[in-house]
Amino acid sequence: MPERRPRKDAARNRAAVLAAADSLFARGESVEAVTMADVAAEAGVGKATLFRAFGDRTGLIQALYAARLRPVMEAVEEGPSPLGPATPARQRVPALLDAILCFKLDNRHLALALEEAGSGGPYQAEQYDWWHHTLQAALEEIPGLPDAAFTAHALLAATRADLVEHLAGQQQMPRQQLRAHLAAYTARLLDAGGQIG
Amino acid sequence: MPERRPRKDAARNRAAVLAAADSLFARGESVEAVTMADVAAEAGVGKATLFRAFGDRTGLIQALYAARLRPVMEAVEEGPSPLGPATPARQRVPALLDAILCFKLDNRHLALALEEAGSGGPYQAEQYDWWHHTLQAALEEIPGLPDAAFTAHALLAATRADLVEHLAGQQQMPRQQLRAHLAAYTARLLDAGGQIG
DNA sequence: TGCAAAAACGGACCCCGGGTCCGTATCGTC
DNA sequence: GACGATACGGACCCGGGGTCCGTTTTTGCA
Repeated sequence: MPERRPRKDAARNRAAVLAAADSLFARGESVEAVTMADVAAEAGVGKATLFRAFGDRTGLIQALYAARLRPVMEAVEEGPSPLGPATPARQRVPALLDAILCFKLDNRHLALALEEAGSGGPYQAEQYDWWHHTLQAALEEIPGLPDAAFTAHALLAATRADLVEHLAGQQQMPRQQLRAHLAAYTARLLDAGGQIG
Repeated sequence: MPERRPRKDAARNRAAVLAAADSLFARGESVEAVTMADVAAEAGVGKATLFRAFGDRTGLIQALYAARLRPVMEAVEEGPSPLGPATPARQRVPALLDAILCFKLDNRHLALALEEAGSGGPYQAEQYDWWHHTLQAALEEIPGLPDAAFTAHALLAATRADLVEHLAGQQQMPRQQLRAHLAAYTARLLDAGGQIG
């Protein structure tokens, strides 16, 4: 299936919508206060165009999220240490979690919107599966841990967007402190079973 | 402020609504598919009655949730070991988490609905604060752990309703296995720093 | 027991936001 | 420049949360 490329006005509009949504989401306090009509207006486009390009609200949010996430994904899949695949698991796991946390801190609105989108929380967004797979694989190389799949879920849960928002947003916890807490928590889990610093 | 008690028809209707909502939520697949009008109809009551009694959708869900949770809360606050306050922290923490997990397994629809209600996830429902407080206090009595407040958040995140739903619902993981995973995870965290079994 | 004020009732109604329809404008191609 | 294919846009539909207000029930008091 050749998948012929879109007309150029369609491409232009798609980009405009993406930019408009990004700007609107970042501007206001809550993402859910931004209506699809708002986005269309900001982009200077009809509502139908927006739905034609992204299917529905969730689609738009996912597209934005995926775009922002791409560089991080690339860094994880083929980048240098400590995020890249050549890193020993014991260093890579905390690096992955820190990367996720930082990403969510930098993209709070989006992450929040995505994780609230539709029902089922973040667990149906395909990005979640990817993170989970990656993290699980790394965890499996560390001996003595509980079930890697569950552990990966539990660790990822500690970086849920609404928790991050609760801590960094409502409670004003500084970025560095949050990162330090998560790092300490992760270390505690990974270092159990013998060695003490 | 004497807070005179409600008229008896109001009380009866309140109970009827609660019962109707409970039944409807449990019956259907997704909670969000149940409309307020549905609940009113099932209860044999006008919509306004429903809103008068509970304020809004979230209020109704919270009321249901709180009612279900009460016995657990009592068991934690004044019950016997291992849930009650007299339990040593090292045993109480896993007991608390297991209790939460079981509760969410037994009340999946409700927990899911509550944690999705409004924005901000579960972190604005007052029950969360209560659990967090309780868990944090217990954690503080275990030496060598990372920041107790953060750890409590992280552990609670591992019992998020949508994660439970994902594992127990979509992936069909059996109850006992899920409990075992969580227990192992918790144990790993608590037992770190020296002693090996 | 009778009566009036207070409290609650109910369902028609409003509002707003996601998603769609279809007549019109634009693009790409020959 | 002409014609089919593709995209546009905003009026429109629909469904659900939440409210208004005329009517009914309860309650407190004589």
